[in-house]
Amino acid sequence: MKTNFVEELKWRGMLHDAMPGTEEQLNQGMCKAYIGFDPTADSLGVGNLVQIMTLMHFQKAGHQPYALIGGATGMIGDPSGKSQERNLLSEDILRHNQDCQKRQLEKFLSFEGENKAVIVNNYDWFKDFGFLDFIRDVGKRITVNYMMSKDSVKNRISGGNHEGMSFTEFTYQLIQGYDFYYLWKHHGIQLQMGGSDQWGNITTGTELIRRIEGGEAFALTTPLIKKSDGTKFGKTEGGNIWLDPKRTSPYKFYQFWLNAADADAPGYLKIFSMKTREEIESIMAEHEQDPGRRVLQKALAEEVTERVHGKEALEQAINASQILFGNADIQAMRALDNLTIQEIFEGVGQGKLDSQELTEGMPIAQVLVKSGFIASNNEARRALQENSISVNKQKVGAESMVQTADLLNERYLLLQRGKKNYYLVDTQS
RNA sequence: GGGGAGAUACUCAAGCGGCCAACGAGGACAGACUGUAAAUCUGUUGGUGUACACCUUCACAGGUUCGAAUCCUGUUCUCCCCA
Repeated sequence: MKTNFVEELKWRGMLHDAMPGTEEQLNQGMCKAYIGFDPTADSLGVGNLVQIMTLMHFQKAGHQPYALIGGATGMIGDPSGKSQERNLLSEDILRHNQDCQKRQLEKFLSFEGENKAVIVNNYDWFKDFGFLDFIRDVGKRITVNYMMSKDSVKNRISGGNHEGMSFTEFTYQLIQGYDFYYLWKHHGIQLQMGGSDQWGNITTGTELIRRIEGGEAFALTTPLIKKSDGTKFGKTEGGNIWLDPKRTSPYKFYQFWLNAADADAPGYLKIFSMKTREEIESIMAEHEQDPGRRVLQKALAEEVTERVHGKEALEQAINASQILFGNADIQAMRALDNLTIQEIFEGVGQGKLDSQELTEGMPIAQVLVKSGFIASNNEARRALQENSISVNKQKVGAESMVQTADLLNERYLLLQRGKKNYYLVDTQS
């Protein structure tokens, strides 16, 4: 069943702005649109997920989505929203990053059928594009005045911190603009989408298309996701939340969504869930009844984790969460066999200790440090003073000793600092 | 090339010879309250030791001094203005 793309985005709160005529163009039949991804890391993060979802909806509406991997643009660095000049990456790293991102995108988009998704890399058409050719054929079409009027440029030149901006970054919008032109010309793409911070870059593209060929192209942007506390979405203390399980374990990924604030969760569900409007509204209503149960967060976490990491990983994440946070006491964990424990705690912090050392008993502070859970004795002492340390879910004092008898399955030790920080110590190796 | 300003802990930002492991703010972590939420209140936020203590830190390398983040010299880097 095909959906109406723009309508779909609207009710989901995913539409920030669109050029006049965009909706009409889409209603005429199958269209092609692209979104660019920056290969600055070897994994996409949840920050990129909004764009991925946009492409999914686009495909679901019967259109053909393109994902552009910015092999060339990644070498330059987008100045939008950045107050500082970016570090440039080498070609090798970029290549590697592109490959990884490509594999991740394949989880979301269908590469079958008449509107199958396509992945392109702008490095392919830039690598042989000489500088002189570029400034003649492209640079000539756009005035510096026009480029200077973009917010991304203005902020850098006259912004409060006077950071300044290199010519390289100044050129960025032209490069991205040319991408659009190229895809318009050679692939028949009429629409570029992106975060609202990309508006300036996208319109440079439509402008180029108009000036070079008198052609028409469109722009559509999604709002930047805000968190209710004003911090950046997709980042936690531990850094970015990535889609790659090697960087962010499925457990942490699941926890990230589960921990969404009430104020944010409904918005997230609308954006990151493929559920229908009715389903989402009923979940939201249920959540209203009893926010403490957090049905909203659970639905969100389950759907997103399953899509990204698969059913099995999701089940393990839920399992681990229940043991760690659920009411079930430590007995539940004793009942598990070693393999299950290892699987469940995959992604929770882990360390090692020699079981020999515990036969005589070891002071808790020492256990914390030796196992690698806490970095220094001072910190361990502080944590103990704060009464924040638990062993096997049991609060312990500074003078307590850990002995062989405390081991679960005669092997594991579950350390905990505060409510959310867990650490599994394995005494065999 | 000429002139000016600056570099302090995760970030911003005081300090300008001893009272400085370094004010303050944000962040982070923890405790209480809760729902693994938000808000609020409280505590912690270089290392070693139970503690009065000691050790290593204020871009880098030297120097002056009983004593330096603070003064001097050199080096590196950043920003601004003029050419």
